[in-house]
Amino acid sequence: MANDDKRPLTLRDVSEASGVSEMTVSRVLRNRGDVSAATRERVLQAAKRLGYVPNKIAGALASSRVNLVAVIIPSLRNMVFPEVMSGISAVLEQTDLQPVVGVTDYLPDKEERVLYEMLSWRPSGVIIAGLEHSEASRAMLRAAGIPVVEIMDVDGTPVDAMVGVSHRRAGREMARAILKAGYRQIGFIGTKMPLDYRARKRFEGFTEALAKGGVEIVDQEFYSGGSALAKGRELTKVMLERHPELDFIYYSNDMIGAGGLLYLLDKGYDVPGQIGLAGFNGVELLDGLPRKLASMDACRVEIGETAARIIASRVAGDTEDVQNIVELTPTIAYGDTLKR
Amino acid sequence: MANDDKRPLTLRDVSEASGVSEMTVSRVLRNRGDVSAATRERVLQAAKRLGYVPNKIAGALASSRVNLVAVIIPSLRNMVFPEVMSGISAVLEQTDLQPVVGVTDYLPDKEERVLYEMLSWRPSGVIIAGLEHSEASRAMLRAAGIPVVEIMDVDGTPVDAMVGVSHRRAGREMARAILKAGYRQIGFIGTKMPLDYRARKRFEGFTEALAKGGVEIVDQEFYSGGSALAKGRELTKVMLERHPELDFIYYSNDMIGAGGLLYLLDKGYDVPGQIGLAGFNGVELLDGLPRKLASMDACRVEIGETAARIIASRVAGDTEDVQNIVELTPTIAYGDTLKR
DNA sequence: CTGAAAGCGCTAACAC
DNA sequence: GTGTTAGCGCTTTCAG
Repeated sequence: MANDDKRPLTLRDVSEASGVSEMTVSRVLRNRGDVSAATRERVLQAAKRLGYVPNKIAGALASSRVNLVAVIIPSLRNMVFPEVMSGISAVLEQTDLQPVVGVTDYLPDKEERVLYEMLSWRPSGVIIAGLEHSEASRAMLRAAGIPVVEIMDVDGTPVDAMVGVSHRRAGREMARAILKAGYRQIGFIGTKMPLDYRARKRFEGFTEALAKGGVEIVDQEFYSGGSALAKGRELTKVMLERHPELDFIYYSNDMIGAGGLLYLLDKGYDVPGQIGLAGFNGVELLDGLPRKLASMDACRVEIGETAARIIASRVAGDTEDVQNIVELTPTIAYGDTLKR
Repeated sequence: MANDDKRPLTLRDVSEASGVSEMTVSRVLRNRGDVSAATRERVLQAAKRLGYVPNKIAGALASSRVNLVAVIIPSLRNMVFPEVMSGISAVLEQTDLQPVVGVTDYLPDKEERVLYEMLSWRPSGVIIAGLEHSEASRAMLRAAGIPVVEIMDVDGTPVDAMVGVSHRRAGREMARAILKAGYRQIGFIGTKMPLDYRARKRFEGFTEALAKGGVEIVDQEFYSGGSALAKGRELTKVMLERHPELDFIYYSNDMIGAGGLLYLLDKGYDVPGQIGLAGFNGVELLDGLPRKLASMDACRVEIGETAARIIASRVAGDTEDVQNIVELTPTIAYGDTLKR
């Protein structure tokens, strides 16, 4: 820790302190090429003593190699994405790649800016949520010349690779399960997010399959902001006051669903006899509820893992045996709120 | 989109395409210095047409300026940190600084590696959770020569600046409120995380203040892994079977507390008459519960904002009017589970 | 096994 | 307003 002025240490400082050429110091610090154990030791000592931290900026410029993977997601507050992140991290940790997160807040404009910003650091790959992007964003992704994996959704055409579930199908399957269980007076409660394409696709698939069964949604309600749990309570109450005949409510995510469930249990409803419920995502949270909400696993961790694996293989040059389009299949968890 | 080979575009490409010198192109793209409207337009056109994305690596090396702020946190899955992140983002968005997140999983070793990795990109500042770091980490932070803000906690000595709450004090205050309400048979349920220093400090402050009131904890239980809500249920049950005389349970966080609350309500306990409960954090989730859990706000967003503001000011060179040690004061929310 | 030279793509600091 | 010249701190490449 002898560096008392503010100039950051350079390879040259280590070189001088150890009496070894910069080039050899560089080799030691990167574990590249053969270096005698003796010099290696001297270099390591010197580097440690000085507290040298390599400058990756210079390294990246010289080698045109950047071990960063840009991960672009809409939000960190929706539990879904941290879980995808853990899948990504878990896989990348076994390589020398590192995830770097950018958040778009579901805004296409911001997505464009964040993407631009990240690409300007020349990452080795991009993992980005969703298939809907501005034309400029798609152009950037194509032009970047690096592997790009679009995640979460497979209902659309990717720029390069994609890993996810079909939300349209998820909506359809839930609708079928609900009809099969005999429910007919069905309501829907979701987030008011015109830009949450995946929620929208679920909704579309849902109504489509209901229609095929000759059933139409009785009522629907969209909310924005606030605690999802509280909103679930509130909107469930409102909707049931308006339509006491409802015998099922489908929620666009588990948190509002859980709110609805708590409300109904409070009020002494017979769930799932009198009224059935289902959400989407299969969040861990549900395990602690008095009754387990029916849901559908969105394969979050697996999506992250698969996407990371695709990036890692492509960066490593494995061009074969890399599946570029991976559709994962969510399964219905009936829980205790949906009759079989 | 004329770049069909894989070589990324450079300033030179834009320069040639527009017939303007590289230097002037650079000036236009950075909005620096005076450039005539005409050339500016030509450059912008060319850049856009080619789909040029600047290379920040080269830019950073040449200017030795990196607009990145390293944010190092233990986890993204604990709601607390995404909230701190939004505080940070909200403030940094008004500057040209950008947060970059690194996750340590509460492991000092990993913290060290992540820190090293991030510092090697020469960020303009560091925001790091906690005051406890390996000696090597502290040395790196000191040697980096950039503003460093340690967040969440103020019970200790920072390397540079710190923003947070006193967890020891938080624990003490909760203990006092509990005693004042007349509870005497008190249990504690927390996470089994030897490395969660803040939870430990709360626990220490808690037992200390109880002791001062002549009360000792009747029972305690630590868990790890699994759904916090489910664990809260389970451990509450276990503890009450062992000690039916308990009249209060203090939980190390709101999620397990919520699990306990749901369990007790299920079983028909009179909360807070027969038994009182409190958690920590004041998470939004609580708003949707049948009864509002007593808690203590950890000032998460505000911590993020303040830390970001400190970094931003220091980077901008405002050396004055920057408070380097900021203690925020959490307040008790009595909710419906703690008698006054 | 080690070193010297030549850039990587950009910007600071000067010219003009 | 615009261009020129040197690097930034590393790694690549090629000699020894």
